[in-house]
Amino acid sequence: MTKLSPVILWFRRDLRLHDNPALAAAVRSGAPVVAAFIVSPEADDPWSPGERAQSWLRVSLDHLAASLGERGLRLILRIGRPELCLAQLAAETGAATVLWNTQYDPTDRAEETRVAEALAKVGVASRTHESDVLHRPGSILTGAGRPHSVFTPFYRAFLRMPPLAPSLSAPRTMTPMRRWPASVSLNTAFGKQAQRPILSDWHPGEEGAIKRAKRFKAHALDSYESARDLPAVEGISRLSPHLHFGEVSPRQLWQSLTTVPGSGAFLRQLVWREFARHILFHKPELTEQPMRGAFAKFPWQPDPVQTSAWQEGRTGYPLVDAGMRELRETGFMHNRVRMVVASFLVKHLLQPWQTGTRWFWDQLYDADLANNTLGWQWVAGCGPDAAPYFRIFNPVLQGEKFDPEGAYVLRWVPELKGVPVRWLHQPWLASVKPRRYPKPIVEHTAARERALAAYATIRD
DNA sequence: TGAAATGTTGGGGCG
DNA sequence: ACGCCCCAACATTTC
Repeated sequence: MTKLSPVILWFRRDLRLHDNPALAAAVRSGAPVVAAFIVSPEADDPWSPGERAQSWLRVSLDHLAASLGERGLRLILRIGRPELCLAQLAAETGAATVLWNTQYDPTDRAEETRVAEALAKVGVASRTHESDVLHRPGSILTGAGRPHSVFTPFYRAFLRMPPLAPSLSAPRTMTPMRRWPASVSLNTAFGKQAQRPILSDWHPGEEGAIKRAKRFKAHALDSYESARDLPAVEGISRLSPHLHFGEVSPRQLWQSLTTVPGSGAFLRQLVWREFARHILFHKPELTEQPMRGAFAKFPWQPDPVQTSAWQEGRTGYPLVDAGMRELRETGFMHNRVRMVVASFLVKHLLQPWQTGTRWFWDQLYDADLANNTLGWQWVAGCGPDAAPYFRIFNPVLQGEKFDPEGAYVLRWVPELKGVPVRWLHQPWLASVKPRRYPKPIVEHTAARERALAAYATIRD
């Protein structure tokens, strides 16, 4: 029997052993597997991961290395440009093939192209697999053969797609290398600096992801449709960072939940994720540019003072401030509240949506280019299938509707303690005003009218 | 995956 | 008893 040359498995945001097509293919080849992750400090990429995402990634890689270790493999960490590192690694190990799962963010696609070209030059083959999406971008088009720009038709077309192939199980045995190539440590790759520790209710890594998914299925899926809008209730899945880093695949979730009655509302959210990826695939410029051209002329009023009041949770609107403080303190924000704070920044404060995109990108564990971009464009009214610009959330009403007891705002804005529930969402009307809590930085009705006037200037 | 303004209706108080 | 008015409550339109 001829000795097989090793294959390199290039891990990216697919940090799992289950349902990992590239890994499965590598193992199936029977060749020794070199699992690699490349940390690339790309100064020229405006969307390189933020601090929160980095700290998540670091822990997740630690777990991945451990579970590879249990199966006799090492995770080789290298620092540098992927095309150079992988070519180098191939030369060191004699690998003839590099496998990976495709990712569709603009910079990831460019990176994959560079890698494939660099490998081809040195006679190393590239093999790509699908796992970041349920259906490949470009595979779902309108009757006219164009990308969908409205969610509902996309959703219908999505449901008509051929059934998914079954999820892959984690490989039991893998062929190790006789001698492992060198690897840098996580400390070297990410710096020894103490990063903000991950809060104890998050568990980066595949095991944490699977546990979270199981817990959600057992305890929250039933009531998801109604409870997902209540930030004081644990009614959401909290799977977004796990999905972002590929610690669980969308296919695993889809197949585990699709047979459960009442799972439709959650699965629909997974399709929103697909929708965002498909749109960004077709229009990569949307990370910076509004999808609707008219918005290029929108009279934003950039103002660092207003922006930092928003960032720091000092707007005087309890629901907005609670959300922004939750974000800063935990790296996460409940989605209902994300919509409210985003609407507030863009409409009440007239700050460009890109300001919000950037802040979320830097603060969120689950910061995901497609979801973040499309979410903000949606709120701002300039995106695909966007909320009309005149749909302006009233932060008081949203608070009264979705946090009626005020448990959520009290948790994150302790200055409100003592304010009667009746006035929790508009404490400036309480007979005894909370001390140390700011007055609203804008008055709702006036801000609303100002936003409508600004919108009127770009309407045709 | 709004909210506010405006319109309509119907019950009840009251002269 | 009747018409008038007020105003919830709900529906529709507008932003």
